[in-house]
Amino acid sequence: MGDNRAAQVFGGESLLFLTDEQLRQGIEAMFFAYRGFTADPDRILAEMSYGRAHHRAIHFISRAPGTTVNNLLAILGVTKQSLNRVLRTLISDGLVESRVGTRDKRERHLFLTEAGQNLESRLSDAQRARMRSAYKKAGPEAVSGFRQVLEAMMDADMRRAYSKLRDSTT
Amino acid sequence: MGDNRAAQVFGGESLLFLTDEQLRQGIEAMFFAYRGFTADPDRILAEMSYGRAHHRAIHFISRAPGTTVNNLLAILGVTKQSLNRVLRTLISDGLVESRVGTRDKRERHLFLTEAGQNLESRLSDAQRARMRSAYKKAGPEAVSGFRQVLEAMMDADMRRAYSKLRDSTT
DNA sequence: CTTGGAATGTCAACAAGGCTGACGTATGCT
DNA sequence: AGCATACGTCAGCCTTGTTGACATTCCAAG
Repeated sequence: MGDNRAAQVFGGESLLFLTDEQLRQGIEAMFFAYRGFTADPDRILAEMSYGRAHHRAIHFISRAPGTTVNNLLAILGVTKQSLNRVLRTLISDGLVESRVGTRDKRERHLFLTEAGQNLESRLSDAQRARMRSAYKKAGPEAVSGFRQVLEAMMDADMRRAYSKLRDSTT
Repeated sequence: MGDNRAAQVFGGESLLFLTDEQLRQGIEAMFFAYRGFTADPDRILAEMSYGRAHHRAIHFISRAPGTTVNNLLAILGVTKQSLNRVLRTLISDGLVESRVGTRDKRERHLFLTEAGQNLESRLSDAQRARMRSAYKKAGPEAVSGFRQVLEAMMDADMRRAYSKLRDSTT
């Protein structure tokens, strides 16, 4: 691995896009693009001394209102201590509401308050604006490919979480 | 913004891919995919108690050997204090060499030692392997779209940095 | 030749946001 | 009754980002 500098031919089909150089360009593109991806929300969050961790929590609570803490933990891939620190501030700031479960009273179901929804809107409007502009520049064909590659890049459990979320509003 | 739930029609062309729902899916795809993107290098780095910051420094030094600290600063988008902390450990661990500039002796030119190149290979082999697998699953058309969208998502200065790097080995 | 500014390095202090480990409480299930 | 689960919390640690202050070295302009 790591030494195929030239174009490969595989089963008669040219696989120029799989050269190390092409792969490295993709890696760097991911790095720089992710910076842009988070830049706009980051600016808004900084105003109110929140961070990306708060954004992620808010996003997925907005996405699946009433989700449990355990559920959120699995999606975010952090420890409960880490998540709890963030949730505590969001709850005490009145952006998130935690309701005891009716069926299982051990569970807490998480919801955005109106203030929480307002912040969520600001954040996702900003992020969507960049996304929309990128999509528009690249066109529908490119967007389809973009989504395919990203999905193929995920770990299996993340792909499952992603599909589940994706299909839940379809 | 944030309220176009249905398909749009714009200049006679259907823009279904620009609905808020589609954009949100793209956002979540970026989030989950980035986790996969960094997962493999992260595991290797954890073995030797390094972090992503070390990986980034190593990657771009490998990419542009002899680059100056200021140059690296601009690419990585962190403060010199942050970068310096990382560089210090890499230098004292014998992975990076810092040579005083010949033309301008204030500048330090950064190079990977043999040990540094070994680590770089392990890291980028792992990251490329995932990238290659994703590219292979998605196919050349998708890869082209993937790259287009990522590039359109970057900030202007990052796009410049990216293009410069990209074209330097073409 | 002196001096101002640029490039670099370093020290200190701090914050966000990860982590582990341990412990407590309430609840549910067997 | 007893074990497991869901959640919260305290304490402490690490990485990686930040700002501010200050020293050094060197180029270049006056």
